[in-house]
Amino acid sequence: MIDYALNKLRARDEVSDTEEAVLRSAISHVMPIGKDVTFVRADVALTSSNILIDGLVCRYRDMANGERQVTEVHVPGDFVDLHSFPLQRLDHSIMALVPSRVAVVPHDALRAITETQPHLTRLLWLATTMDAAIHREWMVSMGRRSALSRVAHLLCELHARFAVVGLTDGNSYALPLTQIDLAECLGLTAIHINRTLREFRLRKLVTFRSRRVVIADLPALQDVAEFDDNYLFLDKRPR
Amino acid sequence: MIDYALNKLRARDEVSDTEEAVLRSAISHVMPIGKDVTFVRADVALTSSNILIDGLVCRYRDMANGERQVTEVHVPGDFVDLHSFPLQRLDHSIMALVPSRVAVVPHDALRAITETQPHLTRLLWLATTMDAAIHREWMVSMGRRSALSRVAHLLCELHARFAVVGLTDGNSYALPLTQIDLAECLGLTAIHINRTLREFRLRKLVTFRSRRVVIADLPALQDVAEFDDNYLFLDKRPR
DNA sequence: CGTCCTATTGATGCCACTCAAAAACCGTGG
DNA sequence: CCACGGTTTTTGAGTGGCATCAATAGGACG
Repeated sequence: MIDYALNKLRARDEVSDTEEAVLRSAISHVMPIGKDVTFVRADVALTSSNILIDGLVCRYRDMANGERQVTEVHVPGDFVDLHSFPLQRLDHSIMALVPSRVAVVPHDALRAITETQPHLTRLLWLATTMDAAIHREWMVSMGRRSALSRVAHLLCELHARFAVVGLTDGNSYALPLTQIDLAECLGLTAIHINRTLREFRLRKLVTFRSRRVVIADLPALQDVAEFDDNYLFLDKRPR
Repeated sequence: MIDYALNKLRARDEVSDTEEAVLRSAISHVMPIGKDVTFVRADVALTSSNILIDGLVCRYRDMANGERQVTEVHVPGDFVDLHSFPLQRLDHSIMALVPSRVAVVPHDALRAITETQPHLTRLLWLATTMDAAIHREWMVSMGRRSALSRVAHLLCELHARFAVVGLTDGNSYALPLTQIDLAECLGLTAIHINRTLREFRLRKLVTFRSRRVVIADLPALQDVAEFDDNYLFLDKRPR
């Protein structure tokens, strides 16, 4: 059920059988979530967090003028709103981009883990600091990269993150996002995303059609993106 | 020495005398840092983290073309690179914007805290998730706010964060940043920052001269910024 | 098989960037 | 105390990347 999450943690450090059992038993239930349903709302007191089992969800903020900024896209295995455990409420909302399922973990169970499982606690803490690293990379994108480079970077990042949990097929992966969603991730307009994707098609670097990304030339795409996976902390070491 | 840091934590939850003592004894030494000195480098294995005692530091990433993106500005009391405890290295570098002092906390001491002080551990974890919340707000700024709104937002944020540790004088505070620094925070050019600041002067909202921000009309400035302090988690509650 | 959402393309406009240059500021040393 | 060089601030003129407006085509679904 949370095998992807364990894959993700085990890519960074050992997880003992005991810790795996503790984490599994921390789950109270599984919740299915419909497409476009916001299942966590900003500024509401929260008592549980959610591990994404399958599907695709995003964190976002709505602006006064109706625009939206997505602040992170979550792939299966991500502990989507673990931040709400220390914070107790969130500054943003979370919605499912496609029909998804999450494993619900009550904060009480997380608190118990911090009381008795220091190493597992550090792993969960690690997960939230990796989110922060992804946030920083997105800031770099939005602050300093061109539209072309930004799109390339996001496609490279998702390729790497899907690969960690085994959801890629070589240089191709399913990405059920609309161009509107991409625009809301990258601080651009959907129209400009469309022109940018056309440019990538012409350059034979990558195609994004019928909800699938096919990377034709990964090194060249990474080059356009100035992509370096160091911010994803893919190396395994004791924490 | 780390009084500002304790102020910051105590604005969010109780910190017992024992926890205060544990945190104080976790400090190995104090390190002075010269202006413009990068004291933590990206991608280098780290064995300690730093609490900012006084001064001003920022985290940043250098781009291939020589541009720079600042990803966070830290005020006294911030646990600047606590993220490196779970991560063990950082994806970005950290430099002092003015002569500063930091309290060095070895990761061994932090590990000991996670083994014996679950509540204090949660407070430290909280500090890193508050950084992530600030990251998200900056993403919203760079993705969806105009230059005018972005500058206003940063000035409001710093006002609020300096206020938490008692470093404001009403609606005014010392901010020893150059317009170049502001540009690197906001994903703009220094020239445009200059024109934006002139606009604020003309509108009589805020002035930024001789390293000091004087907010003439805070509500109006917050309005331009669409500033809401909920992402700073200023409410005190048990964690 | 009509309706709604998404993708695509063209025309036009504007916000912020680039290039250029002068003025103000600041620390340093004579 | 002032001369000096480097950095920062300020302003002008021109450009360009991405947004906006408008409209059609394509696809998914009931």
